[in-house]
Amino acid sequence: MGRQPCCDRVGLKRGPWTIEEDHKLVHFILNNGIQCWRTVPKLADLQRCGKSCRLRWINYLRPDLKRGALSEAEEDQIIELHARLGNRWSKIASYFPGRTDNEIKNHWNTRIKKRLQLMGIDPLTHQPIDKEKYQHEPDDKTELSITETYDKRNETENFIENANDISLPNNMLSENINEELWNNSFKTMSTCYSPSISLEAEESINFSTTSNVAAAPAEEEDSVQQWMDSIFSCAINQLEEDLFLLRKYN
DNA sequence: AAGAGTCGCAACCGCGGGTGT
DNA sequence: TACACCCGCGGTTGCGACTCT
Repeated sequence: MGRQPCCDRVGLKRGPWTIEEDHKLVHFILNNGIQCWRTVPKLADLQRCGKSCRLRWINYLRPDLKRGALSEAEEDQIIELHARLGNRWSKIASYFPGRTDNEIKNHWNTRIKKRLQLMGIDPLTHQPIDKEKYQHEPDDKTELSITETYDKRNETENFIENANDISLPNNMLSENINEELWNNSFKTMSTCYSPSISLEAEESINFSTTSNVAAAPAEEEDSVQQWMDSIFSCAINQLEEDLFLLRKYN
């Protein structure tokens, strides 16, 4: 039995959001937080379904959203991630704090696809269009092999040596995650997946033994915070991928 | 100036996964 | 085990803005 569409109820509004609706939603969430999206419209006095509220908040109203066009460096990173992950937009978006999966998906469909095609690259396979039919593709193109993953890790181990005492915050520990795995993942991702980190920023950071909060000059605080957000987000992603591979090959 | 065509993005839809009963 | 419910994801659509003729 299929599920009923969530917006079937008579009287629910659809289409573009008004400023007044935005204000109601923002005001409600900032004051009450989000427990259950289903109850949000009722409590916030909105004639919308919970799903619509969630989408509006995540894609447009969240205060931590980064506005403005994606840079060429970000585009390049998206291409690289897409080659590895495929159309897993939420996964790709998690590497870009402040960007949404919808934004990245739209950007891919409207710009990057065309850019790749102009370069003679198939956006689906990431292979040159002329050559692709002659090349054998592995069944699962979206995952690095376990060998590749550990090669990548080894390549970058030396680079991160100075960042010692990186530890997993207590609230991140679970029965499935051990600290060694966390540390390996953190070390790997911090060099593989954050190409925007400047050498100066890296050198200025001393990792706390308990919280991963960096001690940095005040004028660098914002950029360092952004970097830490990015690092933390990437660490989680790398950890998930490592766990996935361990489960797959164990 | 105006109509046609194209583009970009916000929003919707349907599905699958997770969870509780 | 089956079912109901909610959330989040990826694909798709609709429409306003913009460009071209």
